[in-house]
Amino acid sequence: MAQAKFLEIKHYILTKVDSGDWQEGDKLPSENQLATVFSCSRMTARRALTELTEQGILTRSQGIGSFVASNKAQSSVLLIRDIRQEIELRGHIYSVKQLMLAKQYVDRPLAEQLSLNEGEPAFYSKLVHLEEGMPLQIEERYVLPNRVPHYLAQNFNEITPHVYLSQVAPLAQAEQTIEAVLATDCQCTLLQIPKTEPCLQISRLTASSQGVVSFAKLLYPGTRFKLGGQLVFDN
Amino acid sequence: MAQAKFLEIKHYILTKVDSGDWQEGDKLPSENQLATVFSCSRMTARRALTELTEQGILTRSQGIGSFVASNKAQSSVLLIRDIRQEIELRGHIYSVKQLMLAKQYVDRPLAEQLSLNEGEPAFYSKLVHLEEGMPLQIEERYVLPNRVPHYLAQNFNEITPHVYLSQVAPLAQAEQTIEAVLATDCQCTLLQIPKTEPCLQISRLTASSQGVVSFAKLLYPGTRFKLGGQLVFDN
DNA sequence: AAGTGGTCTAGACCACTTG
DNA sequence: AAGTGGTCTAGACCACTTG
Repeated sequence: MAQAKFLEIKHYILTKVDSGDWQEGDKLPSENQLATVFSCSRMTARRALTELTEQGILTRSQGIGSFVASNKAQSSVLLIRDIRQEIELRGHIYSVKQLMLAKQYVDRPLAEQLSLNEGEPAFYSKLVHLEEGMPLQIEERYVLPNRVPHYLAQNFNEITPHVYLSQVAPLAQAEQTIEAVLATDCQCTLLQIPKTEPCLQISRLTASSQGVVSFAKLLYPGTRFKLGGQLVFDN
Repeated sequence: MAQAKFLEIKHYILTKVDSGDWQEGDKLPSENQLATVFSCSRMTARRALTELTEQGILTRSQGIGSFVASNKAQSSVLLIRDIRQEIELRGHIYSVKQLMLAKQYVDRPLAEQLSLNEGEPAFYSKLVHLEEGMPLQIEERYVLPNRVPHYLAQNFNEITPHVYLSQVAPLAQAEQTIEAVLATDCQCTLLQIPKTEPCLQISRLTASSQGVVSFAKLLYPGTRFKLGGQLVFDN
């Protein structure tokens, strides 16, 4: 199976929603209609709709239909913003130190997360992002070579990995965990912080509509960074 | 249909996990076995397993089987879940220590956030939530008396502030920041952690459709808690 | 009455892991 | 080769909503 059919249908719907063809509140084709259009069983069309509903992109009502969910309804809790833009929006000077950019083999659990086979390497980058010359974030990132074949050829002094990846493999979904941790000695040196300073660590697996694209580990000094977000609820 | 069969199967599995009959890492019956035991089709048994996997309770591997997931604390950023339910869903024992519950005058900036006038008091509660007897969260909360007049009469051994507030003033919106901080001496004692342990602090202003309801400060020990979440994007 | 989503069946073929 | 989960089919009956 080249690509699962329910994924194809999800992708189709996402494209319609992203492009604005289907606006907030618009009614989608019914399960039966989608099944006819995609020549699949109703259960398969249904799976696409169900998963998009779980992702907060659609809402559904028995007897009525499926609809494009309100944009603000559930998403954008933590909008993933570009760190460079964030810093520049504060009117501050952004700079970056590139520490590494290379092909790298990853350990088993990470390989699994990235859906890499045994022995396949990932592309790896390690950067420090600075605000007014002060380190604000260590970014370590593993990227899938087959999704982003030219990753290693980029110059991250000119474009951040996040912006580059958004261009070549638009973010459709991400899964992340946020923790408070102590930095390693090496990280403390890079961030120019004392060993006792608590840090915020974000581990994020990102995916485009085609599937997993990269895994990023972002480390912020606790005294210089605060993560903010708005939540909006239905119920 | 009295109760959907896939719900019955989910409940059965949850009971097994909660009771400790099935421990972290234990292998579950296969889809086919469950289908036989519950006299249902494989697809129905499969649905129960799939949903529990999405909820983070199971992990599954093709060709190998389904397993009870690691209990490592994890919760969603998107969904504000009840901490008691979160703990109990992990099959752990929840308990709570109530440290304070009183009328209290707040400082200027907080009063402004709560839209309180000069001289008006807020209701204040301070609790420690424990998982298996270990402190997991210090919850300090300021509540608007005119929105929640009976807050001080509640018994938070029976119902968490979050659940109570959801009942009397359903959450419509929230604004929060997440930081990595060091705990104060007093907080370290309450959380039973060393002074050097980084903590995750969530500061959350919640509002119902009527307006601001409460301000909560939640403090988690970094070694016992991880905030997890799924993000979905428009762009 | 016709259309919608919600649940369910009894099969099928597949990819993957293990003995 | 046997067992596992992943995908899919072509039906079915149901509860719910609307004309």
